[in-house]
Amino acid sequence: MVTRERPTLEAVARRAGVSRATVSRVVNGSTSVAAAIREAVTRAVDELGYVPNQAARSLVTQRTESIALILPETANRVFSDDLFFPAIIRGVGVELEAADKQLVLMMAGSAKSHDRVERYAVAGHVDGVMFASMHGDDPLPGNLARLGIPVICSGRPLGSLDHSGPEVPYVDVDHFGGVAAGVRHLVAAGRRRIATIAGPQDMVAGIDRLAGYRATLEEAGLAQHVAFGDFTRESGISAMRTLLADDPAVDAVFAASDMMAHGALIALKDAGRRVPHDVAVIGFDDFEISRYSDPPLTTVRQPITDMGRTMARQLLGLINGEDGLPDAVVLPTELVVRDSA
Amino acid sequence: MVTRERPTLEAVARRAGVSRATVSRVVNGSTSVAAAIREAVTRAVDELGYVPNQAARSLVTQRTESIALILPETANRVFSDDLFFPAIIRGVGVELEAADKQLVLMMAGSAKSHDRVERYAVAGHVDGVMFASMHGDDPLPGNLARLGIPVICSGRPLGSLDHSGPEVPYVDVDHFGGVAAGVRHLVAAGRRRIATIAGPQDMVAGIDRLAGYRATLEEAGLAQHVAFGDFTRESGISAMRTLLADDPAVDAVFAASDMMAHGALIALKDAGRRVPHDVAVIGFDDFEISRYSDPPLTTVRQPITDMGRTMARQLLGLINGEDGLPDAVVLPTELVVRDSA
DNA sequence: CTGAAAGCGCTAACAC
DNA sequence: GTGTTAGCGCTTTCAG
Repeated sequence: MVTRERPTLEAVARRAGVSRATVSRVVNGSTSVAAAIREAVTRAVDELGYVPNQAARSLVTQRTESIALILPETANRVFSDDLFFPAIIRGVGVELEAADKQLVLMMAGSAKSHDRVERYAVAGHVDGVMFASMHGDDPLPGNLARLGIPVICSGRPLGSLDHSGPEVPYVDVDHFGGVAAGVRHLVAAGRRRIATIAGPQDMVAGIDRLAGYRATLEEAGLAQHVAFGDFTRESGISAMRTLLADDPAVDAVFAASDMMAHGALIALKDAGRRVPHDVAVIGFDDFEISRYSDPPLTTVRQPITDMGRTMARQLLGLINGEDGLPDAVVLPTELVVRDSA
Repeated sequence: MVTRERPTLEAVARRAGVSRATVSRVVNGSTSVAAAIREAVTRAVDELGYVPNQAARSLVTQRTESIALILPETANRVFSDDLFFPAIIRGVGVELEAADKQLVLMMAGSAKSHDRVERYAVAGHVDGVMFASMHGDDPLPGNLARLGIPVICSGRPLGSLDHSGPEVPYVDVDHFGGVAAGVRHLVAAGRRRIATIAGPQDMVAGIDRLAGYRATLEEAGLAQHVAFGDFTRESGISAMRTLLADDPAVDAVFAASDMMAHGALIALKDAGRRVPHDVAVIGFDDFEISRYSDPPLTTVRQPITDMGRTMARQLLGLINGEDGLPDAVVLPTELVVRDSA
């Protein structure tokens, strides 16, 4: 594998019989170049197979034309069957594609990779950084922002209120409202022993959805039954078993993710309960699984892809120094009724 | 969002009262620096929050310490519920993490993004490039290799034999053998009308699995029934319907992916067929769905994560100029028998 | 063991 | 319009 010498601007300039500056102008599409010269330069570029050295270019322009999406998760989780990540990346991808920016996806599930990613961003590999799926009160977004790197989060950063320094802007969905709609639907259907399988309490999606459940049950004057999972199907199965053991007469369960709802379906079937006859089940996400499960799941649809798009657009705005950008955008959620409740 | 001035080597040098060269030595861990000076420099680095500018560094070292994984697919496909991508990325991630290289994930599903990714790699953003999930006879791997960029593919490149210039090394799994084992299992169980739902014929996984089916049925002297899908569940559903319409007496089907096998299960249930009593079903992948489907799927397990790890290790070897690296590695597959066949 | 100096390849004023 | 000239921030000989 020979590392062939790559031609430089200088080489192209010599071949075309012009100066480096002129070649640079042509390569960067400046209009003020005579047609004849432009053509000569273009030919030289083609003949030599010239491609600008990005390191040299970035060194002077301070731009890389690429943008990072940082997922503080292990690859194991990012690429589990959790369709949150796909959806967010799809949305981000669409916007960056349109802006001709390169998306650089990075996972940072370990302390080591967390550091590496920070160095990567601070070292100037990218023009801006997006975060999704944050856990706890991660200092990284704030750190980068403080260094002057454009940053945006999907999902309200936890503890964003008690930090000094500039707030990190974010885009999120209305977890609370979606859960409230789902739980009210259960109440309206006459369910009275409504349990929930909550998500991890170090993530805003887990916290806000549980808050929605608690507030709505309180409003209805009903007792709360909470079990915890981590958004995966397996955790949904065991949480449902716990719930069933605690209260065999449970007649409804609101799961904070479709995967956990699917797990609940499996555990209920194992336990001989019929859905929705004995127990109603509602999920959250509206992923494909909710249409193919047995029975199809009633669920709360959240516009994850839109969240990704919005986040990307905001970040591009930040990078371009636009002003009047909102510090927070919250997208609506919607209850989708199917057979399970 | 103030773009604060980042400190340079020069600033650190001034503060520590030494030369830039010395700071550079300390930062890069050179041993030949007096302990006292090293400490002074380290302190200055900390106080200033100095982080080396990667563009400047790359400009002289010709290294970026990051590696690209290029997926010639849209985000839509990469992050569908196809668990191939997750698995490969997990494997790659593990190896690169160990080598402290940054993984840069890029999707290139459109012609435009395909070009952008090529420019990105050629411009020297990364030290090496890995490809997965290639379609047709993609010239990109060969192009990059020809420019002296270390390249490796997961999945045997189609048309790799009739190109001039250096071959692109690859890692793949034994599609043919896995399918053959599955189909023989069906034959041994007494099935005689064995159909297949084949994958896309512009991908090596689609082509080789179909070849395995054809060869094994031929060997058994049985008739072939082929329908095509694109590895997704939806395509499995419609392919199964076609198969059923063409031959209502079909008694087995080998699907080239678990998702398509799951689709077949759904279509068969709709058609009132019992699995495996009326029709046996085998998938390919051994993803989680195959354990949770009804009935659980007999399937061919392929070590995708291992393929990712192996690919990453090979590439790191290439980058470091190791020799004796194989041009091709083929990992074994294995039939996993569950209830569906 | 440390400093001085020469670029890496490119862009952007500034002249002409 | 086009060329000349300074660097961007860093590593790396080469002297001392």
